[in-house]
Amino acid sequence: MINIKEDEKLSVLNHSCAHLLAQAVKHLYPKALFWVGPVIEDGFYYDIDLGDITLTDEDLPKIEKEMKKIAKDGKRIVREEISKSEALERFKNDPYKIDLIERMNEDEEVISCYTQGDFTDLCRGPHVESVKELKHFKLIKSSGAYFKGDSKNKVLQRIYGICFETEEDLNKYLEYLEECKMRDHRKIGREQELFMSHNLVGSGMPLWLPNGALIRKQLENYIYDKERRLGYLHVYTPCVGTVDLYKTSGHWDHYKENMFPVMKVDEEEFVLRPMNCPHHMLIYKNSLHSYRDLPIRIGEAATDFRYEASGAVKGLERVRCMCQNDAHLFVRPDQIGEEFKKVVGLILDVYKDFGITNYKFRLSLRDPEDTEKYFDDDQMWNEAENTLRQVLDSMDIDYFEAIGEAAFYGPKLDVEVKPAVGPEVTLSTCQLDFLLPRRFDLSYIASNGEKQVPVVIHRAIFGTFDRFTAFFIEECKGAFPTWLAPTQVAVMPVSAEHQGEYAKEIADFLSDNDIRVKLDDRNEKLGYRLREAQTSKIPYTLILGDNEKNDKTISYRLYGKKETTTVTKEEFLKLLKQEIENKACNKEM
RNA sequence: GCCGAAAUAGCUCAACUGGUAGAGCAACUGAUUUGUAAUCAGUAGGUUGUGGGUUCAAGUCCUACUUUCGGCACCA
Repeated sequence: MINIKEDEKLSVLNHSCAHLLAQAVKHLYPKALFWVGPVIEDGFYYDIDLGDITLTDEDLPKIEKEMKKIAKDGKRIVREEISKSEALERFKNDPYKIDLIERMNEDEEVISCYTQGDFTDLCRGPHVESVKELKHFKLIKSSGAYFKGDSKNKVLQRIYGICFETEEDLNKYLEYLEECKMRDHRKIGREQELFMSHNLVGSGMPLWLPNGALIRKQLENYIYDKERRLGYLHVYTPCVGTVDLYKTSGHWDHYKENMFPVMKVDEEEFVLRPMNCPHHMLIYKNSLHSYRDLPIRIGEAATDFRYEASGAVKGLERVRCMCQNDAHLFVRPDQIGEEFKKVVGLILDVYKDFGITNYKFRLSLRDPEDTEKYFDDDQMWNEAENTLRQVLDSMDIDYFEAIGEAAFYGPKLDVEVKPAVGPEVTLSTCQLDFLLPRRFDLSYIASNGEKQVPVVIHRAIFGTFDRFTAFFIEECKGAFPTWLAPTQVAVMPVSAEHQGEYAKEIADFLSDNDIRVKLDDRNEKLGYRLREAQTSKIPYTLILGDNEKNDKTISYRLYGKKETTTVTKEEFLKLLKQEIENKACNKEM
């Protein structure tokens, strides 16, 4: 999808459209005051103070109509450069503009205004020549937005819109929005009975239905096998811990606001765990370790609970009960690079299997100014951050750095994946931690007989199974590759009376060979049953008529394809097995 | 959490400004025995998210809560 912000021409067009929006709002709501109206990836918005008035969705068409009217009048857009004192004078009744102007430095930038008809706005520009050029736009949505993005501030009203050069481009964008809705994992999840929620269970607490659970189980098995081959040891640990456990780890001080409240049992205080590091630390600590034993890799598909803000909860993507594909690697300092490399290698390997090609590595560093979030040990931070840079450089991996995105205990490498539609999601993470091993007093015996503190690498490849599933549903539009599909093969006789027995025989044969089969021998027309198999996106449909029955063959049809292929049941099974083994992804997603 | 919108049958939606809930699909029953995306007929399905309130009368108005949706803020 096009990124407006990266296109110079469209940026100017959209920013001009934001002014047009402001002018229309001013006409309809004369008391309106304007904050900023920037161009974003998906068009533009304007943050507006309307006093007591609150916009609803019904107001957008009215504003849009007024915009069209102004655009039709075709006033020229005139630039004017003014001094700071003049600007302050001109906008003296507008606290928002004063706020902007006061932070401007005359020596560094020119202060300019743009006027179109009866409307003038402080703006850097540039703009199109005339409002007449703004023809193909649409207001998309309105909402509240905190002034300056700070939740302590008052809420302004934000209107989003987008503008294109042609009607065709605009329509294409509107179609794209429809496409997003069609791919929404919540919609597909309901249609294909993957998961559900219930208000008695609570917000952000999805229930995985058999079809969804089957997919998740495949994912769990898949990553478990990969990890096992890489020397990971898998454990089970409880979903609760004492408050003292999290005080020891330091999470209590940093994140207790985001944990479910304390449960008091007898004299002890428990919390639902928001992460698994402390439990795994204690498992490491359960025995003595020689430098020869390291690295020790402890993995778990671990359920965690986080008290996500009510407004943040969304489908399987953002939940309050999640299952992490978590592991903690306990390594010697000299092993950091090698282990980190292996984790990055695993990430790339998994992405390949899932056909994920569009991703970016983000090196999340601490903000040295933020002494509240990050523990104070410059040397430790610098060392950790430099180690990560060296590893990435040595692997020839492109990455960008993000200040202030590190965990409180150390820097991390996050992988941002660009989905087929919608904004980027962070799936994998790999974090370096010099802090928790110290807090838990972990050690190993070095070759010289002295106790040393190991370094911990926290990593999650899928991130959480919940979020990954949400992501992948949208990637494949619910048409899962055969190895993940809840039902892999639909078997249907043309007529149950005539080929029903043969169909049953074929279905049993496949089922006995671990293929997930659904026999559809209902007394419905073939077209009806076939349609159902297609709409539920079952990868293979077998059609068995007299021809197949007499020749001892099967005819199969792939999801989304019209043509049929006829082979023996053994050949078909071989083909299926191979496809499942290869974890082939249908790349027409 | 904040700003706004919403919640009606399993799903998608309807019911004019208050007058006692209806359709399609799905389900079930019967007939049909079917060759590549919807055979026909019938049946059943609802304390309109929950609790209060206003009213002769509430799906519709008010109110609290729960959940969902769109953003904002947040995301160890």
